[in-house]
Amino acid sequence: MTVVPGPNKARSGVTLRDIAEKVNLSVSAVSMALQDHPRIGSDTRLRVKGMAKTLGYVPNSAARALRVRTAGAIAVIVPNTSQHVFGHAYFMHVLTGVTQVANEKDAQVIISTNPDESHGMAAYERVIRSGSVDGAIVTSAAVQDNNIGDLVSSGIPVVLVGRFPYFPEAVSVGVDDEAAAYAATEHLILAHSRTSLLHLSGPLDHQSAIDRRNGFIAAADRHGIVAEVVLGDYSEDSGRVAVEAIHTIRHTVDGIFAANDEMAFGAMTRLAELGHTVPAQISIIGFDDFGLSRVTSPSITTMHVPVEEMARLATERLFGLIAGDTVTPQDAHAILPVTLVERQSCGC
Amino acid sequence: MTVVPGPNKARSGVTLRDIAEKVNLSVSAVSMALQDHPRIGSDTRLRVKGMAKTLGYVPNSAARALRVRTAGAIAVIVPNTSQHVFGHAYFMHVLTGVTQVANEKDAQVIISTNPDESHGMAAYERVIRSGSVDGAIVTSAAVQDNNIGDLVSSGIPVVLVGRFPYFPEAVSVGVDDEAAAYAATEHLILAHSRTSLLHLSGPLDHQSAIDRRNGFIAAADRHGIVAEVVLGDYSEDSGRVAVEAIHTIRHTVDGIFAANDEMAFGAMTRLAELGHTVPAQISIIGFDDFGLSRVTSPSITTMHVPVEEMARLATERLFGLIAGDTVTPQDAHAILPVTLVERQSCGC
DNA sequence: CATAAATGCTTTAACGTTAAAGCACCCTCT
DNA sequence: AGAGGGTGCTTTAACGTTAAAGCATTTATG
Repeated sequence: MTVVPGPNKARSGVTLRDIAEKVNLSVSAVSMALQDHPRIGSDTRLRVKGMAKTLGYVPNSAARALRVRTAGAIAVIVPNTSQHVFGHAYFMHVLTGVTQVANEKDAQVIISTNPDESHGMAAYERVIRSGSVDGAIVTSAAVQDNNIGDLVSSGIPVVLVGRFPYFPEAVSVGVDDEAAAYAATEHLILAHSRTSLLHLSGPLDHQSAIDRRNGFIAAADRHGIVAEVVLGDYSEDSGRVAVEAIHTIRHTVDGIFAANDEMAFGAMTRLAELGHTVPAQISIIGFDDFGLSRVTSPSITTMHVPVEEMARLATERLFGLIAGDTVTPQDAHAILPVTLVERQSCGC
Repeated sequence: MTVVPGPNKARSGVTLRDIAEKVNLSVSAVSMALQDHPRIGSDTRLRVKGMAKTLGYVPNSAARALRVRTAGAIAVIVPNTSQHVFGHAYFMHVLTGVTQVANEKDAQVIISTNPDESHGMAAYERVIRSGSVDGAIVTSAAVQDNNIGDLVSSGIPVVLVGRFPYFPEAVSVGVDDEAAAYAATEHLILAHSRTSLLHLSGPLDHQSAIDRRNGFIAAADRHGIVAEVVLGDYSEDSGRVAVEAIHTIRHTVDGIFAANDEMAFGAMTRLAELGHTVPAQISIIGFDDFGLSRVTSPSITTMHVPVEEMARLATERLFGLIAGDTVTPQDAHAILPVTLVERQSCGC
């Protein structure tokens, strides 16, 4: 490449006007022909479409967006710094699901992270207010993120991925973390006869962490089992630290339920270093099944969260909202099933 | 949420005109004031900016794009079906790098996958021709993807991530896969005295696979080592299959260099199932270091590819191109270093 | 002190698109 | 034969923005 002169070069640049001149019609007629408007004769329509194809016409999206007041794009909003967020395989699954559906609808997907507050307004708020997108998918937000409240009440179509009891009026697609945690805990108790359980909790400003902890406690209570909760932050390292601490205090733990797989992995590797065998001495169950749990040794038994499916459904509902669907309170919140994936770390 | 009436609701909708009316100025004056045009008095400028802030003005991006003929957005093009591609952790790293830089420049990032050819034109071509983006980052394309040629010669700013000798005129950011493969192979030979090597190759329509294979062969030749290449497809399963096949043929393999970590992992687990110990009997080295290799047992020694850094650099160069930078042939292709990460699977 | 230049705004026009209204023309009724 | 209704297009206007040109008014210059 030698020279790129100025901001823009030739660049396609075929407009409706170019077509109109070639076929001797008004610009409007061409526009209508391309849209299959009934008041355009079929021969004209064919002539126009043929010419459009040979000239390689592609509608200018900015002009179209300006005129029809919809952008043909949706945003995926990740209210964190991109660094932290993309670290989670979670996001990959979300993106896969969203793009699948968006592709079907010929819509663009734009990624909006929230790098910092340097520009005063949240990055994604600007994106939305600028009209670049018709709606937004919000993922992995904290429990009471005020920006979400603003977003939802602003009337912009928004679908949340996850459970957000603080925003009952928002449309959401989530899973029943509490029931899933209950099931996982019960699996340790019933299938593996574990009697002294430890839960590695996630940060409690996220609803998923709260729900998973509550499910654990409920199951332990229900079966009258010794149970303890250690607060982690979803990181592998916090899993390591958690089992270290607990092991200086109580030596009887024989089952661990971690709120995600990374903590389970951290706990598992640290326990191995400390000379404990998993699953012989200690059963471990994780949560998420985003990839990690399948490849470790021993592989980690976990609760499979169908993120991709959640994302697909969320996106479909988003397009519904954009199209003007009305949503009644009772079907505003979709809940997808979480399933136990039995691997090695629990002893199955 | 009860009712979302019609396509669009209230939606911000503050325009320059609203501001102009409030401060009793022409729309142009307001526009100029917001841009710090020197011909606008400083008191007026402050008055306008104040009003813009209180009204919550956000420029309409479609209108702006239409007028100034730049979109303020770049595309990340992934020439595969999204399903397949997001499966690779690779893409997560690319996205992280791209969004970081794009955020700095206040640009949007749009994801453009290439679902199928159902619309005649490649999806990403439409995106670009429609003027939705000012440039594009192309990742993980096949060696001779014609679409890339079209893209590059169309004059649209494009930066390729990877090495693309077939498009010498395109700006690219890659790594020296051949040298890296040479180094990895030599590590097996020199550090671990392995004398009968097997290479699990990637699909040879990707330059990285070709280069890695060539580096392997070069190193084996250089040291007069018994070497064999088995063709894989970068999948875990192809790694499993490869070692199975090879084991019925020759029993002397004591070192494996896989073109990526997933195949290395597949080979490693299958070998374990077949009763071979890694690294005692067989040393394994992978390639990529996108996450998997660190968490397996044994962990996989691998060549670390700095994807995120590549993506950052590529994006910076893209913004350069968009701004009109000229690129001389000798600095069109950046090559970043690949480093050996010594873990357990090689015997280190 | 007349003229040139700087200052601070307004007017005009344009980016490419689309929806609505308008206008011929032909056809069908009764 | 004149009203009424299709049919096939054109004209007009608008979406929100910005760049250029225009035009007063003030300030500097010879």
